[in-house]
Amino acid sequence: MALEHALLVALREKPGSGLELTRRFERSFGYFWHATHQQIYRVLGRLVDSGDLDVTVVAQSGRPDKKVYRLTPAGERTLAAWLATPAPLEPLRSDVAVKMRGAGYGDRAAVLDGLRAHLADHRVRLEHYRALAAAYDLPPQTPLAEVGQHLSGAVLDQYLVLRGGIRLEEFWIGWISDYLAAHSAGVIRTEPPEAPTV
Amino acid sequence: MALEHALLVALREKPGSGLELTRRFERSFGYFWHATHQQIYRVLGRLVDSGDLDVTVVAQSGRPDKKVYRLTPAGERTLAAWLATPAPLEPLRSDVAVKMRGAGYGDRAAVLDGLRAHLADHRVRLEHYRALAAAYDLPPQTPLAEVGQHLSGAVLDQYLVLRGGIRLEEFWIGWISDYLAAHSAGVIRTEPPEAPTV
DNA sequence: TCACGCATGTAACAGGTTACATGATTGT
DNA sequence: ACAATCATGTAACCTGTTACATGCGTGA
Repeated sequence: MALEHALLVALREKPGSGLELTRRFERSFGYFWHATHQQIYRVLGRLVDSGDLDVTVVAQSGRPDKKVYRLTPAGERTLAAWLATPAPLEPLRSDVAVKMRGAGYGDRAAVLDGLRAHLADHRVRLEHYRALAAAYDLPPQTPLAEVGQHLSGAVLDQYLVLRGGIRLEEFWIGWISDYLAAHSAGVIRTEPPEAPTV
Repeated sequence: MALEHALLVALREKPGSGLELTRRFERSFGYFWHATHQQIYRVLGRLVDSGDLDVTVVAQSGRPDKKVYRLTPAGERTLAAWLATPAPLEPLRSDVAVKMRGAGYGDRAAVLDGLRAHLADHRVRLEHYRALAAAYDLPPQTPLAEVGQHLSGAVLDQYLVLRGGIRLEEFWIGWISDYLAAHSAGVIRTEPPEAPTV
């Protein structure tokens, strides 16, 4: 799995402690990788054992000490080697799709309610990501092929991954909206406007 | 996890054996849920133990016997109960995103090659899904809100999930294309047309 | 007889989730 | 004194992946 590699990328960008990494995975990293602190601590320990990371204990005033992790030269080689290996197509697993497909075998109204809640969540996330993207201060309507002239290096890559997060939210919103639209029409068909209850 | 529920939906649509289910998960189910036969056999056994499925051994001419699984009334209740529970937002995990974000810490050309291969795979899948969608024989340009007037019940839900599969492939193609476009521009900037090597 | 496809499984392992545990310091 | 936050972890469990195993029947 690639939590190892996600951590290597995150620490290569900036060294940090377990809790700091947990925060990053809740925020900017969170739109394409999820991990809990328990898992992060476990993997950090493993990466130290394998020599990819080293640790420095940093004393803090008014706070418990923290362990700051950093890539070793071996860790940089590990990361570079992983980047060069082809990634297999990632299989999708979507509870939402299973529910959509199975909705007819239960209470369809309840499934539709669940989908509406999902839709609202995705809209919130989309706005959040758009706000993050706005912070990159690109000229309005910058064509993608020219983004490379305004941003570069790690910042450009971060921006492009963020755009993926935005596209993903748009995908969810589009899909769920499609489903709801098709099934609202079903409701209208059952009580057609030609026969109002007046 | 929901492999249990995916199997319940699949078997509710049509009873079948372990291998038949494996085939279905490679095909139509495959665009939103993935599972290997080992895992399917294990979960089928568990669902029989819990009383959600029952089994009939069916003798076949010229082939080994097969075990056909079918939902029990209890299984139908289990499925209906699950459908009514709200699904949490599914956290994304994308190796591709990690590689995009980390590309600068390794051989970027290799990462870009991997992405081009991904892109080609997604285009193939998209064409495949579009062919599947065409088999639903809808009038061309049918607005989504009217799809419910041509299809209904389980078939409508299948169609809508398939549309999600199509949207997902379009998402990947869009995202990866964005990334490649931004980085091709980067290459041009490094070797600008104003200074040709003549 | 040998390879192939059908059909079903077991075993070992890796990864992820949930629940619980500990200790320090700051603010009320 | 008590709750909240920072900071790090352990343990048990569940899910998913990979590799291997078995037996039957068909056709070359």
